[in-house]
Amino acid sequence: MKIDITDYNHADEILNPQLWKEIEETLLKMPLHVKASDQASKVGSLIFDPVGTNQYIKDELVPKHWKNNIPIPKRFDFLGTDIDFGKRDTLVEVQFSNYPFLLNNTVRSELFHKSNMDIDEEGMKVAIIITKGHMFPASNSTLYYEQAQNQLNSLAEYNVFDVPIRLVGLIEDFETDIDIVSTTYADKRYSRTITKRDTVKGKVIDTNTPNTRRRKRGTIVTY
Amino acid sequence: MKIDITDYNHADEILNPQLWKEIEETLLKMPLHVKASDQASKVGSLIFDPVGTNQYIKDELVPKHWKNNIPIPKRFDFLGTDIDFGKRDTLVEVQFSNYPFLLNNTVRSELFHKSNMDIDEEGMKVAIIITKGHMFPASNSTLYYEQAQNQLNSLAEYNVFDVPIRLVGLIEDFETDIDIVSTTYADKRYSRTITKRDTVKGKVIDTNTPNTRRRKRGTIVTY
DNA sequence: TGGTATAGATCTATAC
DNA sequence: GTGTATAGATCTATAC
Repeated sequence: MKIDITDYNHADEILNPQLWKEIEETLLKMPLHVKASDQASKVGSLIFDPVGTNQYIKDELVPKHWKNNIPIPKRFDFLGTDIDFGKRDTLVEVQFSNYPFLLNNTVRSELFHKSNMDIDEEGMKVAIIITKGHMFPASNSTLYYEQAQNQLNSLAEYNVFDVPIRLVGLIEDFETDIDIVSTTYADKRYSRTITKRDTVKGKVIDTNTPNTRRRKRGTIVTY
Repeated sequence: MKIDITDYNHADEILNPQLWKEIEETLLKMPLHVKASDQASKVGSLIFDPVGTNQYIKDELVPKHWKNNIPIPKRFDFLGTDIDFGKRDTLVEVQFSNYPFLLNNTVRSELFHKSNMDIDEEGMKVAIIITKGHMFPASNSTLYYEQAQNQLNSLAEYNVFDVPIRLVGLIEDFETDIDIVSTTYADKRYSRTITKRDTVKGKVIDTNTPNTRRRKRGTIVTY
């Protein structure tokens, strides 16, 4: 996939280039993962697959010695049980769940940072939050990059947070052939058990082009 | 129900006593609402009913001239579409959804406050956030009062927010007969269409008492 | 009537 | 094997 980045509180200066390279490489070589929706009126249509995407990222980062599901220390247990990924002073959250998680992840990162909590034997210095672009059809109310960007921009304007954050948006070019991993799971909802998986070529259709008036925005076409 | 309160940033001094009285009255005379869970391994067991509770609060506050679903102005549209309730300078969020909404609601209230956004023809001065106590069985990951309290306590300690907030927790006494509204909806999940509703007497069992060892914590018993 | 955007409801997955 | 706690997945409800 392609990525877009927005940095807050000088994340660009603080983020270790080698650590960032490991994250960036992983995301740039990742194919778009899609699955069938089970939402009324759009059953079977292809949407962004958070299960497949999360699994891919985990399978890439863990061999690069990123720790997964790092436990949150007891003194902060009211902020949750664990952090998605971490290496040295860098925390990573991959967030495809509902939109309020953006401010949850941001504020708890702020507290981890203010208290100099250890991530991977080093005090936390910077957070990377990975989201998906608005261009992809997806489950209702799932967080998207542009929404996260607008919210963090506003927080930055009002000086609500000090923690350096690199916000990452996963995107693709519209109307361009891309690699897509299309997965069927054991159940229509929630399941992480793969029943069938195909790697195909496809594209994301942009509604705003004249000849696709009848298609929906961000429709994913595979063939 | 009974309530517990925690105030942040001098909400006690800023909250208009008459407006608070209207909220408090509503909550104190509200019965505990329960419904059947559809979660695997506990299908049919009674859990806190957010649908019924939300509807009750709306039906009480609207006649008291609290505005419901107040639109968020366009300049803040990235923070959402509306606010649950508002009257004059006071904003109310009733939050029984998943836990990240606490920090979402807190931070967006902070921005509304910092920018002096109008609620009901007056600039916002204080937020009231209504939650349910941890004592009640409930859907997984739904926000509860003690969790909200711990999170806001920590934010207050690190001076992350300035907006006055009154956090409210809905509770009941354990092992004590209370009024319970038990509702069946048209579908097992999500529905807001009432099929059957009974007002009964019941109680919330506390696991920690010796003679209830075999019961689960917070079990709601009706009879 | 259908599409969009939350907001809310509430499940499964997973580790302890 | 059971209960608890998130974290994540992802639906329906509702208004525009």
